[in-house]
Amino acid sequence: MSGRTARRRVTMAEVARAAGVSVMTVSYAYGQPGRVSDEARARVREAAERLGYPGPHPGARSLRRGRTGNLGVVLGEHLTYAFDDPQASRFLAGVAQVCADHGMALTLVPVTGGPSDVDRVTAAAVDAFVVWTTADDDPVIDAIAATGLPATVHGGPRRDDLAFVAVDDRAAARAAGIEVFAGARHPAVLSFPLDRARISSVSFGAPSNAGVTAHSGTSNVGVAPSDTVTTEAGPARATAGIDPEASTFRVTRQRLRGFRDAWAEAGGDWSQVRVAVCSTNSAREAEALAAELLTGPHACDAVAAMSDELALGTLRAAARLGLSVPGDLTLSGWDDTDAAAPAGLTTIAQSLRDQGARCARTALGHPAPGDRDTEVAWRLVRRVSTRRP
Amino acid sequence: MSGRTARRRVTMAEVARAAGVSVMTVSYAYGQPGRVSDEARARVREAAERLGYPGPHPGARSLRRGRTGNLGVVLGEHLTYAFDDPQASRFLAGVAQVCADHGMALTLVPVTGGPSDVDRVTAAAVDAFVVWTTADDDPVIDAIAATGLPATVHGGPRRDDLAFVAVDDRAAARAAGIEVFAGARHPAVLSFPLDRARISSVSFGAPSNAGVTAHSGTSNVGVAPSDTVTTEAGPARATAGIDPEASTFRVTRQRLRGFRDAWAEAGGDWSQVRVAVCSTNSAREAEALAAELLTGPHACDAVAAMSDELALGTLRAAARLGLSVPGDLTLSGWDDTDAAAPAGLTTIAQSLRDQGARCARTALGHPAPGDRDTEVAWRLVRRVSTRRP
DNA sequence: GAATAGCTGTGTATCGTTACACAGCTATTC
DNA sequence: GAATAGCTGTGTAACGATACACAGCTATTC
Repeated sequence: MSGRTARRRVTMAEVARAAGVSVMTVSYAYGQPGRVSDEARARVREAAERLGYPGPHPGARSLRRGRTGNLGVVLGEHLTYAFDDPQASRFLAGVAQVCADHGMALTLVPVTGGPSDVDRVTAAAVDAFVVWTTADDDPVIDAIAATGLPATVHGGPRRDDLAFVAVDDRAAARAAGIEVFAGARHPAVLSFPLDRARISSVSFGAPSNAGVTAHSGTSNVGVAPSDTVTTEAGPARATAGIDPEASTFRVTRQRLRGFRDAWAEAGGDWSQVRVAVCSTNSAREAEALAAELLTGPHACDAVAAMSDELALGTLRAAARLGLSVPGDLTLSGWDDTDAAAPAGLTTIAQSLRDQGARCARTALGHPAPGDRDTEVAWRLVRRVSTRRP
Repeated sequence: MSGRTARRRVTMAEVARAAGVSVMTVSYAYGQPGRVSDEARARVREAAERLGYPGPHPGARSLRRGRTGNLGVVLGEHLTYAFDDPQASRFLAGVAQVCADHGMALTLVPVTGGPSDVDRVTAAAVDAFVVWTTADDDPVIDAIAATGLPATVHGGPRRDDLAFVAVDDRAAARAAGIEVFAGARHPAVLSFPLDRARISSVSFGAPSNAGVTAHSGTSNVGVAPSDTVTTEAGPARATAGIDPEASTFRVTRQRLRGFRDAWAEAGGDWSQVRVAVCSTNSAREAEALAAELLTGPHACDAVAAMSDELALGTLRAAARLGLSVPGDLTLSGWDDTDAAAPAGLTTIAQSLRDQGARCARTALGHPAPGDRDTEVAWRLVRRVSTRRP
């Protein structure tokens, strides 16, 4: 066990005295080793070793230097999400790669969804922030902007005062939608949460008078879901109609818009599209919601899911119901995770790892040549799940 | 883009002046809100808002307070490993959970395997360390001990001055070995790297004169592999014989010992056991090495792998060679990952998540009731892969 | 009605380091 | 041989906050 009594920290001045040099010589010996002679450096190291000096106090150093050597990462979710969600993990692997390249530590700021998150952000000792998708109205994003530190947001919200990295979710969703909705008569969307409340629901798209006009900016003026009714299936609720514009998550909003675009191009109306909203990105929950989509009087024959996770849950539900894919049901996912290819899942491929790296580079002020201008790459991967007979 | 000019930081004194209160009142308003009147707090908040004060400078605060609110995590591998390796991820999810519970940030110290890792550790602004398996001779571990901060090591090395959490790897390996080696005539082990050099190799166990005696402590006096010969199969090398005691990774050492124990109980000799060493925990590499184990004059009929990853690679190799499991080959893994059950893989189940949480609690000085005394749980999960006909 | 306790506000000293400017000394240059 | 540049060492003044001790004031207690 750690049977240490909290020993007092040895100070630089003590090392200086023991080594017979000035404090500044010790400081330079650590911070700019080239600045002192070999002999002085050796004496300092020896004295430090002898006294058990652990090196300059990081807090004091960062106070004086004005930088910490830490990159802060803020998730719009609970901290454990960083390691539990495969998409977040891949993104963070990219961030971590860049951190390692620059010798920066990676600090995960402990957001939990509670009111103290703001304080946690302002208390974070970091030089820059990378933010993983959060809601437009998340107070955390204001706190980050208020620090005045460089910050890059992935996915959303998009703000003028913060750098931004994301694929063109709307265009990609449109591409996926065209593919999966082709020949469909009863299309459906399996969506991420619409807002921070993260309430799961099953309903149709909002009638077309409720904001079909595409708002390309950050206006979130849409009509919020109302008139919710709990179904017997569990926590799912039927809402009056899902309006893409009402979602406060930019990624969700853009993808809903894109799916709506695709269905509109096929001559359909958004209000014909059933939309199931998951409270979380899990195959388990998706399976339950998909079962609802695939049965009853409005049983669907095409499902556009916002992640491979959700699509795989749908696959399981279909299998359980004896439905064949793509015979009875076409299906698309998102992300092209490792599981997508074996499952024959049509999906949107994007490298979250690259995007994480790009966010980190941008935030740290070391952009790679293409970072500033190049659009973030994505492509539609066609597989058997949308090959309607 | 982040078109901000690096604005000067507003100081607490300026807020105090603007609010018409003393600096201490401002300090209390942030650090101990209950210490000041509602009115004073409101005035401080208002002034802060007006001036754009982002809250107390974290560096200054940590210098004065003597703590940072950060838990440091050090991996024995490159930083990206935290998100790339599924075992590490699950461990870290447990760490993250505890961090969130205590409002602590989680800082991943950017080790990359290079010589500057030591400096990175001493420069880390953290209150405690959690260390994920590293080699006994990794200088990083000394640097951590030198900081004098509380630290908990997972897996190894085991030291008197650092807290330690791990399953009884030797006992678990023995249990797995007994299961997988039962009825085997040509047993093999698929191992993690033996030391920091991380050289992959294929060879037999060292002859029994080279240290069969079980050293239970941390003595690593064993004979180091020598006389390495590159094979035509790629980077793998044939060594004179793998001696468990020679491994500087405690986990690897203990598991090798356990497998040796098991085979000895079956009346066998360690030198009959082929040992393939992977340079990394990847199914891909395992597949190549397993192919070597499963062919040629010494083709094996039982493989004890140190992870499910490696076991799954072996399964693929077996499938490619037309070998049936468990008909032609029995196989065991380790960790009981999600992929193990579908694959019918016998494995050692342990909760790395729980262990991560336990490490974090211990390091932060908030142990749960059982943490101090209870052994870390593991159990053998018997599945079809060891059900020899 | 005096003594006590609790609440709120303040000034000072200090946390441990590094930026900066300067000084002395040794090579190098023309 | 003087001027210059480079190297090495030093002292001082912050960096921005909080622990602590104390003071004034209002309730509460017996």
